[in-house]
Amino acid sequence: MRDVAALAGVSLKTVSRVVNEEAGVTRDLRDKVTQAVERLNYRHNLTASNLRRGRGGTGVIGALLQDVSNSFSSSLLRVLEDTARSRHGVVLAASLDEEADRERELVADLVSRRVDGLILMPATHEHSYLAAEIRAGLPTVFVDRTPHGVDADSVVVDNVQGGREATTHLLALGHRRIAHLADLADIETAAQRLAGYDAALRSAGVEVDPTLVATGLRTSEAAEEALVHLLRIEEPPTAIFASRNTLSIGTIRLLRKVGLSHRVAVVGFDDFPLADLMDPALTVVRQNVISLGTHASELLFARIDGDTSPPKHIVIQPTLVARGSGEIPPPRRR
Amino acid sequence: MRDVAALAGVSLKTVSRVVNEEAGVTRDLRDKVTQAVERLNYRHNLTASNLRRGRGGTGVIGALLQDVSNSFSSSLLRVLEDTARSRHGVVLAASLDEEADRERELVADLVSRRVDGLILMPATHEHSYLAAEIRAGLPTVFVDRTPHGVDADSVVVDNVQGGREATTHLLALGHRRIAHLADLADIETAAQRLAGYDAALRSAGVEVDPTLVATGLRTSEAAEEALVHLLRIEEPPTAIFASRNTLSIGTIRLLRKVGLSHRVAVVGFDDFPLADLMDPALTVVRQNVISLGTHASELLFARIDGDTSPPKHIVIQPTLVARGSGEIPPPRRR
DNA sequence: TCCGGGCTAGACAACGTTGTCAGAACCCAG
DNA sequence: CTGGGTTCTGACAACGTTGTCTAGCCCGGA
Repeated sequence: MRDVAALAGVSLKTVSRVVNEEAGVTRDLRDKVTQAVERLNYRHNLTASNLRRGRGGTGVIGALLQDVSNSFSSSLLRVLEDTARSRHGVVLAASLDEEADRERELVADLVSRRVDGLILMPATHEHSYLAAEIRAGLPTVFVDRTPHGVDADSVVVDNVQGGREATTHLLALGHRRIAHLADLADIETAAQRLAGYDAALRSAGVEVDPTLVATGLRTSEAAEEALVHLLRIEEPPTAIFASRNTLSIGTIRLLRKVGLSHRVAVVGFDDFPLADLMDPALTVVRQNVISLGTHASELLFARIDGDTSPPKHIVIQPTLVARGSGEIPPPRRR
Repeated sequence: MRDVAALAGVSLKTVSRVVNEEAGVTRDLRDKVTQAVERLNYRHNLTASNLRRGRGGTGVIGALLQDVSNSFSSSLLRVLEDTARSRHGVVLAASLDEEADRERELVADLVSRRVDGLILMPATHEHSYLAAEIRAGLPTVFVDRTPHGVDADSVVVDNVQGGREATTHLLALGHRRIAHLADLADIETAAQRLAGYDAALRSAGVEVDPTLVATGLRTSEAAEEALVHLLRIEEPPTAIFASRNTLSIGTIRLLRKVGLSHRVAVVGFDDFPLADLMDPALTVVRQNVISLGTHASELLFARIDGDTSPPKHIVIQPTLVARGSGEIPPPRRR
């Protein structure tokens, strides 16, 4: 900038004015400055600008998601990006992979980088480590999982209801042996979906059989393995409720391998592109990602714009989308 | 930082030393400082630090991709993120949606933010606007599409070969009426795949029939529409080569609707999760995203680390993955 | 006791900007 | 030609850090 000023024969401040398109610079000088900028290939340094402007905001928001390559996270990221862009902002995205340490490291990093706000799909279960930041005014919105130990905005799906709906749907068709494939038991959403499953069975008067519940499944391969065992037990399940899209995929894949894909019913949690083109087309409990992302951005940007009202907790109702796999009836009584 | 120094009764510089874990601070003072840091909830300001350190690097790389919610882009992003993280860096991700203006805006923005490097899946066809930046030392790697008008590293897939392979595969089964559904003709990768299709037909001595080629298709709906028309022409295609995963999906969806999904062969370009679980399972030409991303990060970080050798251009060979949809033979001659 | 050497701590300036304020140049009416 | 009011422009300090360099300290050896 100094060089530009020298070449244009003006002061630093005038260059600054031109660069920031402030009013009050004669056309003449402005032209000289822009020419000098061209000639020297000067690029405005936004980081210095932000530093000087102080508490003004860097125009960066951080998005700590489960895994940016996963369709759920990446769709959410896209919504965030779009709203950020409409405000000339930009998004720093990172994946947590359910690793608590990574979450804490990344939060610290982003705070150091002075992001304007944080969207967090937490891997940790206890968030009081964030209390100081939030109190200090870091706009933070939890998505998909609720905050614990700290009071912050959140947007989550009603997972209990989703689990109940999936299970009830299968019960209504006459299924009584319904298996549940679930993620790590200490992941909040997984636990809630399981709770919904339990509740549905109970209120239908069906005994909950723990051998039908496989937890701790992280990958589609793990789901396949678990299913192999389940299909071998004395009274095998006639229907499967898979708690996450990766697990639904493993389920379908395995059922297909053993030729049961049109004999055993499957309901998945979380819709994904192509679920309708699978064989059989997958019935799912859909969580509306667009709506999740839109609410989250709205909350976040409201905070960034100075909203200091008490934290809001938005709960989105999932909807069951019947496509075929979930409508397979149980086999006739032998 | 000033407050911390005051509370700890030391100078600014000593706090700086502690925060940066520099040697040469007595245990005693260090403890005092860390306590003060705790008490005041002091957070190191990385942006100021980077500013002061000057040409040291901000630890941020920019990834301008086609669409972060698309499986191809998001898988790539994940690879970038992982390599960046292993170097304590972080990724600014944005989607270009094939919009040239957005690309130029975002590049300017990221340059202003002083990213250490740029991964670019360009929407523009002419990149000389980047020449000045690159000459000035901005590490830049083009992915998926080659640079034009500027010499920079690139990692691309051999699209001509991929198009040829897909088409040859169908020809080998006896298909002679092979339709091609393609994206905008001015997208480089689309043009190359089309060229591969042409070349394969020609070298098999099959006449290229322009009515079998539909270009300008952006969405899966557009693919469906185009296909409706194609199926109505005098001598309709017995096989389809879809040039992009969205278009393959539209193709399968429509064929399924009209009950032809097991009668008309389909080969798609670009693999995606679940392609194997569709009905029929989709045969694709796979571009290895992991390898693409790995090469791109290697090139980028080598540049960031000071490599000034001439630009490298890596070409990745795609591979055909046969799964069923592409192995449907043409109907018997009537 | 004095001196030299090795450490630790702090003063200062600078990184690239911009807000503030004061001064210069101009215009027009009287 | 003067006075008052507008515009423009520039000097300066400050944003939160850290590299450099100097000052002060302690210790051992002469």
